[in-house]
Order: sequence, then C-alpha cells, then structure tokens
Amino acid sequence: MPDLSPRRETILSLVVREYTASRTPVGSKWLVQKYDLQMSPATVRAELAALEELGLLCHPHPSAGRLPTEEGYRYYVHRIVGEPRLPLDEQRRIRHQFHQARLDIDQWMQLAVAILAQSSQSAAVVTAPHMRQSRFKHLELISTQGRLVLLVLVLGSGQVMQQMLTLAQPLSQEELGQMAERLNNSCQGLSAREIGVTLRNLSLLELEVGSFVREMMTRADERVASRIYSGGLGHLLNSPDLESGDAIQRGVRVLEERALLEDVLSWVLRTAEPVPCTGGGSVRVLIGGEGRWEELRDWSMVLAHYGLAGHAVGAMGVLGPTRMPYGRVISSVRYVAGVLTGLMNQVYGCED
Amino acid sequence: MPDLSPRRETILSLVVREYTASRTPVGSKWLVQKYDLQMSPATVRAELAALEELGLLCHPHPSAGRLPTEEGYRYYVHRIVGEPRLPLDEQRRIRHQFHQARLDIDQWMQLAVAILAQSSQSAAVVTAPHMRQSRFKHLELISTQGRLVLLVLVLGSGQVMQQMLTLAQPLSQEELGQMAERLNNSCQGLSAREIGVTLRNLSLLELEVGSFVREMMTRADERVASRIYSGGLGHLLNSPDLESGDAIQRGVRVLEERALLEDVLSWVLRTAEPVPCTGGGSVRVLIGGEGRWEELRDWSMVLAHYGLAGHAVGAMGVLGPTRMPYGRVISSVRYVAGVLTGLMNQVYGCED
DNA sequence: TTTGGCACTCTGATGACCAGAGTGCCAAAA
DNA sequence: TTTTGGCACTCTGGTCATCAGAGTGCCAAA
Repeated sequence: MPDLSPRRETILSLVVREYTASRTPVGSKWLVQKYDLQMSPATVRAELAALEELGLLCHPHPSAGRLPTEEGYRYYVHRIVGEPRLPLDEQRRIRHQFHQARLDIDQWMQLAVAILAQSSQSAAVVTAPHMRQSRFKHLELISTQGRLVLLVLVLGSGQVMQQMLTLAQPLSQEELGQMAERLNNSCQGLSAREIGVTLRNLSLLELEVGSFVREMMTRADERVASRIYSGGLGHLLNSPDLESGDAIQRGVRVLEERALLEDVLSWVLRTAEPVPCTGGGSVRVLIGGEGRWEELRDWSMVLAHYGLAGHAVGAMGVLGPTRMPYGRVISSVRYVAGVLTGLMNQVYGCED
Repeated sequence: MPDLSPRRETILSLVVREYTASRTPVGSKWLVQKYDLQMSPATVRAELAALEELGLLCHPHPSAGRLPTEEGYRYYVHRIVGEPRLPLDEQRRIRHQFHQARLDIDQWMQLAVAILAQSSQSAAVVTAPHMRQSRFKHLELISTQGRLVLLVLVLGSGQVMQQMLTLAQPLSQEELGQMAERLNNSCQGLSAREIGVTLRNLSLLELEVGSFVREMMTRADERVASRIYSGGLGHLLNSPDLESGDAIQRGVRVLEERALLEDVLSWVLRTAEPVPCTGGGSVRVLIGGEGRWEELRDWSMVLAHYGLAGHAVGAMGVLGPTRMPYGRVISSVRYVAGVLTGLMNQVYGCED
C-alpha cells in the first residue's frame, strides 16, 4: 500500500476517529461541518470515493456514509496514530496503584488486568511471567496422609507448582525432608532435560520423586504461560452493538479457550521484542484476525510483551471490537507493559 | 404456600417443563394435545387461572400462554422435582474423567468446572478447598536478589501461597534456610492468632518474616476461598434469548466480581451441609436472587458444598437463566460435589 | 482541481392490516 | 358441583406501503 496524500490521510483519520466514536457511518457533509474543513462536501466525497477505491473505506449500503475496512484500520493504526504517550496524570495514577500493591506477582497480574480493562473499556488478558526454559530452584516434600505426599516445586522464574503424588512406600516427614534436601542439592539450577540425565545417578526412591519433577518442568516448558489472568469481559458485551450474537460468542471463546489465547500470545512472544521499562517498545495490533484466527473476525487485539528476554517474560493484550479507540488503548498497553518490565527488573535483578 | 392438588401440581410441572424446553408461553390446548391429558382445554384453562391466582404462573400479555413466575419455579424445584439421580452412564463418565486426571487439586477444580458447565450448558464456578481457620504447615524462604526474598507458605489445607518481601538486611540462602527451619519448628500447626503470640519469643530477624506469615494467614482466613475457578461463560450468552442485554451484563458481573460471588458462596457454606461422597447431601437452589442479590434478577444458581466440615471445604455452583432445566442441573451439581468430597477424603484422610 | 446542483437510492420509522393463538366467560351437560 | 363446548375478544408478529432524511454519484461550471 503506497503512502496516501496528506489530505487523504487526514480524511481517513477523521473517518476512523468519527466512526469509532459515534458508531454510525460518516458522510461528507457531516465531516466538513464538524471539523470545519476548508473544502466543500463534494471534494470530500471525491476523496472518500478514492479511499474506497483503495480498499480503505467501504459502504454498508449504497447510500450510507463511509466506514473503515479492516485495511483502513490497519493503515490508520500503523501509519497515522503512531505511538502516542499516555497523559502524565494517568501514568502517575497507574504507577501509584502498582506501588500500593504488595510485593506479590499474583496481585500485580490482577492489577494489570484491571487497569487495562478499565482504561480500554474492553477485555484484557495478562500472562504470568514465564521462562522459555525453566530451571529447578527448590523442591519441598510435605507429608499429607499415608503414602500421599504434596510436592511443591519452585522454578527459577519464581513460579510455584504443586502436585500430589503417591509414593511406593510411606515415609515420615523427616525422611521426606532429607530426600528433598538431597534432590535440592543435585538438581540446583538444572533444566528439565538435565534433570533427566541426573536421574540416572539417583537411588530408586529419589528417582520416583525426581521423575515427577522432570515431568512437571517439562509441562511448564511446553506451556506459553503458567497462568493467564483475564478480566473485563463485561465490557465486551455492550461494545459491539451486540450486532450479532455470534460475534460476541467468538469473542468470549477467545478468552475462554486457553489454547486459542496461548496461540495468539505465543505469536507475540515470538515476533515482538519486550517493552522496556522506559516504555519505548513495540506494541502489536492484530486487526480482525488477519486471516490467521477465524475467531477474531470483527475483533482486534492490542498486544505487548514484557520482561527481559533471557529471564521471566510474559504477554498481555486487550481484546475489543475492531471499532476501538486504538490510540488510547495502544498507549495504555505500552505503558502497563513498561511498568511490568520495570517490576521484573527489580525482582530478577537485571539492570538495564 | 399450601400444597396444591395433585392435578394442579401436574399442570404446574408440565408448564415449567414445557416452558424451559421451548421458551414460549404455553397454552391450554397445546398442553392437552401434547400430553394427552384426560380433560378438556377449558378445564385446564380454569386450573391455569387458579395457578395464576396463586402467583405461580403469569401472562406476559393478556392473550398469550402461561409461564412460571419465580414463585412457580420455587414450588416446582422444592416440592416437585425432588432430587433426581444422574443417569448411571453419566456418573461413570464423570468418575472416569476424575480418575484420568493427575493428583492435582488445580486440575480437579478445572475439571469440575468443565463438567458442570458442559452438562448444564451454563456457566459454572468452583472454589478451591479452603479451611475456616488456616494452620501453618510449612514455610520456605528462597533468596532471589539482594534483600528480595520469595516466601512460600504451605497451609494445612495444602494451599500454597507465595509472596515476595524485602528484608532489612541481605541474607545468604544458607542463612535463610536456617531461619526457615527455626520458624517451621516454632510455628508447626499453629493458627494465625497463635503465631501472633509466638512471635514475641522470636529474634528480630525472624519476627520480620513471622509477621508476614501471620498476615498472609489472616488474609487466607478472611477470604471465602483461596481461588475461584469459573468457566462456561459462553453458554450464558445464547441461553436467555439475549432478551435484554442488561440481564446478561448482570450475569457476567456476578461471575467477574469476586466480592459478589464470594457473598453468594459463603452463604451456601454457612447454611448448607456439604454433600457426602455417597451423594445424598443437599443442593441449594437460588431463584432470581430471592430479593437478596439484585444482580441475580432473571438468573438462578444451583449451589452445593463439598468437603468435610472441619477440614478443607469448598463451594460450587451453576449459574443459568431462571428458565433452566433444574432437574438435570441439580443432579449434576450434587454428583460432582459428591465426587469432590470423596477426593478430599482421600487426600485429607478422614474416612466416613 | 474544486464546487454547486440535482437526480437517485437506500434506510428506518410509522401505521394499516391480517392470520393465529390464547383467553375469559357463559350456559349446558355430566 | 364440576366439566365441557362455544363464542367473542384481544394481543402478537409478520407483511406491506409510505415517507422523510441522509448520502451518494455525476455533471457542468468556476
């Protein structure tokens, strides 16, 4: 798509803004009047027709105003809005909320979701920080009853996993403690694969627990995120006019079906670099599924990626109707991603 | 409300069943024809008028068929359907799914939600098992970076909490381990309040961590559930005809606003006894908010309570439109609650 | 290249109309 | 006393015609 003339960009931009705000197709006369354009409606009509020719605008029916096509939104988002900054007072408000929170990742995630959902008036998702390759950090065995033991596994990212297992023979809490200590010593800092190797040197009893640990770590490695937080579904329901219940169905399914969401989020993790805490990083905007995700037809997602490449990273996104105030949402997402990156730095200790 | 004559009960029951299935108000002629009643439409009309007089049925408009009022549903649910059993093959299917699952509470909860949502074609919620008064079981301190330490706390119910904290002075992992061991010894099996007392005898350094532990346990005690799982929101969207977007908004809000949900669930925990694994326990049905919960207008919840009184208990529920196949849903909820109670018995070791 | 004018078209709201379904009531039958 | 058949009445929901309003496309003139 070649660049548009400045005037056409202006008109496209006005149509997008006007349509996202009013939800009604916008006509030439209205546009001239409202924005006091220095040309006649007829001229605007000619430009609108040209933009339609280029596939950026469309008619819902022959004699209605224009509204943006998906392609039109893309042009607008990628070449016109740029990357606006969040107003300073809002930045301050968000930072304040994070400082109020306890030093608790779970709470940070919930807060991030709440802030995104609130400021975008759409649904939001955030994944807990996660490492591409998990490292053993610590293991704890806690006797419960009979041969049933609670295994608590802490990974390098700070992620805690728990699972119950049934041992071949009952052990006292004391014996369990000793076994945990031996395993902690021999597995310190290892990856799932390396633990597989180490297992060969272990006693039969330890092997039983060790292979569980390896399996849990493999499971953690396979998943995109340890946990996905979401919120603001309520906003989805009134936003897209409920024009077709079907669209809403799909939107909710995106948030409920973990596999689908993981697919989208992992795409961001693969293809974008994380937003640094200075906030200059890139935000991905996915409009109408872009042919890859059928469920996202009529929906858009504004996605970003936080954390530090080698260390704990996570993804976040806002899901809203294609008709979405992109400028505001993009700046919110980027800012929140930057804040989370900053927090991860603090916790995992890499200065940048 | 006095008992109805058998014939009236039959007619009420048919109206409820017919309306929940077809979603259209049901008329006298239709009823006689479909169920081959041994009386004329005029007789049925007289009975319908009487039921309306009693407040159990209503007209959407003067010349339409009848449909149940909330009161009508209540009479039907409490005095007519009773507590049907789930078909055996479905029981088997559900048990099978739980046996397939790993020994993992998190997975059990997700499974319970999925099964309930699926079999009721509505939204479902399940709370993780929780104790009224949490007991200290185990604590682990893991050094992260500088003075930042990850505190992992395991409670008697098996619930794991984690939090980061900043110590007054940096400690090595070794020193942290020793401190954890001392705290583990002195706090074993204590409640939050008892820990508060114990704290007085501790060194300054241990006090710092210990007061965090107490705070975390207090927080756990205050909450109704450690975590609430939900699913099946998609079903809500097409079920109540989308008659008014407003109703759906409220329904989704019930599931999203934790405080609201906790309020309802804690009501069940207070007023009902848990369903034993034999499956005979009671299920609470909440129709149209019953004047207590405005958000539940037009919605019903089928609620139950699992676990063992003194030990880990949790609540579960299905949220659907007032027009809901109560018989089926009640039996599903009761059965799943029974299965979870059985699993809790297995884990926490009380035979009954 | 821009502008004013004009014919054309499509939506969305309104009101009339009609078939269908269900009720309420009444008098007759059981 | 209860049940039944009959009948007039009413309200919904769909269809159709109509009409004002808004916007377009095109053309000729500036």
